[in-house]
Amino acid sequence: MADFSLSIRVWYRQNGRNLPWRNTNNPYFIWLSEVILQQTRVDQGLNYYTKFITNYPTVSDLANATEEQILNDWQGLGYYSRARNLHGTAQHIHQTLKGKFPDNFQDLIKLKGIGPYSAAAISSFAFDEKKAVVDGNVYRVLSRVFNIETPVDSTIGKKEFQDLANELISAEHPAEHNQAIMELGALICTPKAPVCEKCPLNHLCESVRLKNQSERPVKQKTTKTRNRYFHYLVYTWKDQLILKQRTENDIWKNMYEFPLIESSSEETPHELLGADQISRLYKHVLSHQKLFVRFYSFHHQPVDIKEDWKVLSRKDLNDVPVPRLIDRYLEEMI
DNA sequence: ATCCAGGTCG
DNA sequence: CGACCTGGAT
Repeated sequence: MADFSLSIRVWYRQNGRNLPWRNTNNPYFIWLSEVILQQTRVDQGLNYYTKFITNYPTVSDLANATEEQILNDWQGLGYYSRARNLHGTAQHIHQTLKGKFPDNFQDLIKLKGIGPYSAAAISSFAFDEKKAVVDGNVYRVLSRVFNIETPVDSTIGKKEFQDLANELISAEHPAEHNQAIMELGALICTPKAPVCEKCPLNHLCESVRLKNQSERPVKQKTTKTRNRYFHYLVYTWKDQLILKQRTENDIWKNMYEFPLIESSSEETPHELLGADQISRLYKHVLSHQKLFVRFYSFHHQPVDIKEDWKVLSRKDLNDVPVPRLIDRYLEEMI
C-alpha cells in the first residue's frame, strides 16, 4: 500500500491549506495548536492560536501565567479542561523538566492533556517520528477506503484503526503523511457529501465502489443527556455585580458564573419571586446535559455577601473567565 | 429546533 | 466507558 501514502502526499502538496502551525517546527507551538484543535474547527481555532502564541510566546510564559488568565483567553472554546491541563503541563515542563520540552512520543503521552492522537501529531510534526495520527478525519478516510464496519468508538475499533494507520504511514515522510491524511478528511472525505471525484484515493476506495460513504464510519454509542434547571441571581448596583467561581468537579470547573440555585424543575424557586426582573428562558446544550436557565435580576446589593462571592465592576468582566452562556447573557444585558 | 463533530480523562 | 462545550449545518 505504498500507493496510499504517495497518493495522498502528492495531493497534499498541491491542495493543503497554509495554516500557521504548519510553518513551524517549534514543539511548543505545535503542542498549542494540537490542543486547541483537539475538539475545535480550524476556523474557530485560528484566532485562539494567534492569541496564545502572542500572549504566551514560550512555555515559560504559559507556566508563569495564572490559570485564570489562561481560562480567560480560552473563553468560548469549550472543553475547558484542555486549558487547565495546558497550564498544568506548562508548569510541569517549566519546573520539573527544567524547560526541556519532551521530544518523543513516549514522553509526550505522559503529559496531562496529551493522548495518543496529540502525542503522534507532535512527535511526527516536530521531531519526524514515525507515529501515525488517528483522529476523526482518519477514522473517516480509513473506514471508507477499506470499508471497515467496526465501530470507531469501540475499544476494538480504536485498536484496529490505529494498527491500520501504523501500517500505512510512510517511513520516509511521516509528518507529511499525517498532515495529508487529516487534510484529505477535512477537505475531500468530509462527513457529508464527500468530494470523491477529486479524491486521490478514489481508484482504490471500497466505499466509492460500494457507494456506501454515508454509512462510514460506523459509530455505536448514542449519548444520553439529562436536563438541569439553573436559576441565576444577578445582583447589580451602581457599577457593581457579583460572580462566583465553580469549583466542583462538574461542568465549567473553575469558570465564573452568577450565584446559582439549581432545582429539579423549571419552576421559579419561591425565594426568587421578589426579583426586580426575570429573564427569558435560555436553553443551553452541552454534550451530556441540556440546561434550562433563567436569570433573576436584583437591582441592589445582596443582604449578605457570601465568603466566596466576588464583587466586581463591569469593566473588570473582561478579565474573568465565564462560559458562553453567561457571556451571552451579559452581552444581551448590557 | 434538532443533530452532529471532536480527543482526553477519571 | 461516560463526561466534558460550542458552533455550524440542516
